[in-house]
Amino acid sequence: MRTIMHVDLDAFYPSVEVRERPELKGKPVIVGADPKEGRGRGVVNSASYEARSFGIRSAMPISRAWRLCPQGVYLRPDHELYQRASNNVMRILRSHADRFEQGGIDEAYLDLSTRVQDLHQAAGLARRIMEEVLEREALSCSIGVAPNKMLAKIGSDFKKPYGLTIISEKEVSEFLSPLEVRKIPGVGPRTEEILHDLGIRSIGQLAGTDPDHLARHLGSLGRRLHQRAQGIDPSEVVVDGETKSIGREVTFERDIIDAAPILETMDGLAEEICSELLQCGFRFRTITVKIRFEHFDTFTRSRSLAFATNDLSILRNNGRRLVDLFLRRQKRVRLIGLRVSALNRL
DNA sequence: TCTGGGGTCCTAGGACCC
DNA sequence: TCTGGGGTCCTAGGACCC
Repeated sequence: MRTIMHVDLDAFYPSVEVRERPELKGKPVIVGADPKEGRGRGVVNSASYEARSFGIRSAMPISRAWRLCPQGVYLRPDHELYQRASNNVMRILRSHADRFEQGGIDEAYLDLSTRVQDLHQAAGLARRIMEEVLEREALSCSIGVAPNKMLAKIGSDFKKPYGLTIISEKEVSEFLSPLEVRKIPGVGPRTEEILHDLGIRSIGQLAGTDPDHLARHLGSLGRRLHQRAQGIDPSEVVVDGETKSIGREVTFERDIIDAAPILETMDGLAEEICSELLQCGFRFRTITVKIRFEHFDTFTRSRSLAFATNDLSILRNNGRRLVDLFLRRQKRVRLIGLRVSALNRL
């Protein structure tokens, strides 16, 4: 029997901002794009609980957030600040686990299977971790403890903020059944919609549906979801592997049709990627260009080289060539992106 | 209402090889 | 005229996560 813990920092970006600037405490803090008096182009990264009480959520268009709460404190993300705070918290968490897997800047899985003998002990450890993170980093987190990663993650989200949820093997189906299918990691907006169309809203309903029926509408994902709805997740806590790709993308202030500024932007992306490649000691073999036209029509073109390189002019020239294929369409461009993959260590 | 930017993983078809 | 089976790589697109 495994004992897995998932730790999730509460409203991470706004919480770090409030920690650094106590005068923000109690205010609706929204970290994301510049709202520009409601005309901004971008989304909310993360909102404090005060901001959430206005209906503001992550990934919401910033223009809509502005309309919901014009008096809010709107901040641009300071990734270096968040990364430093994250590193400190992760160091604390790592020290309590047999095996440790970072699941993002603000969350991690801990395998406690040999550190605790039962869920009661695990609960004690969880409370100590919550207190330690609060005392040493002045940040609040929520924790789920369960027999596998998926259940632990659903658990950490169950009672936020500063919540602890323990799910024993016996309680699994009782716990999952009433929850919405969207709570299953891997069910996003698209899959949720398909399930709703099939009349499936709760995890209990999903668990009770014929897996063949699910497979007809969702392909192989259908069977995996049916397993997950039973509370089954065999995936292991694994030490994070090497980076697989490095990319940059930008959305223009307004959709543009002129080739020159698009190609200039492409050059800038290539330069940024190359400097990161040098810093990390990687070479790449595959180049992918992404373009988004007006109305959100999005396409990619990629090209693999016969050799690995970190040469800026090769990246820039291939990037230009690939984006040129799209510019012939003479349509307004909203976004361009560049990504390199098939990475090798230098 | 209008949708960022950093990523990962999966699928599916076609090329190519044995 | 009809033509396998398996493996790997490449490309494009899609869904998802934070």
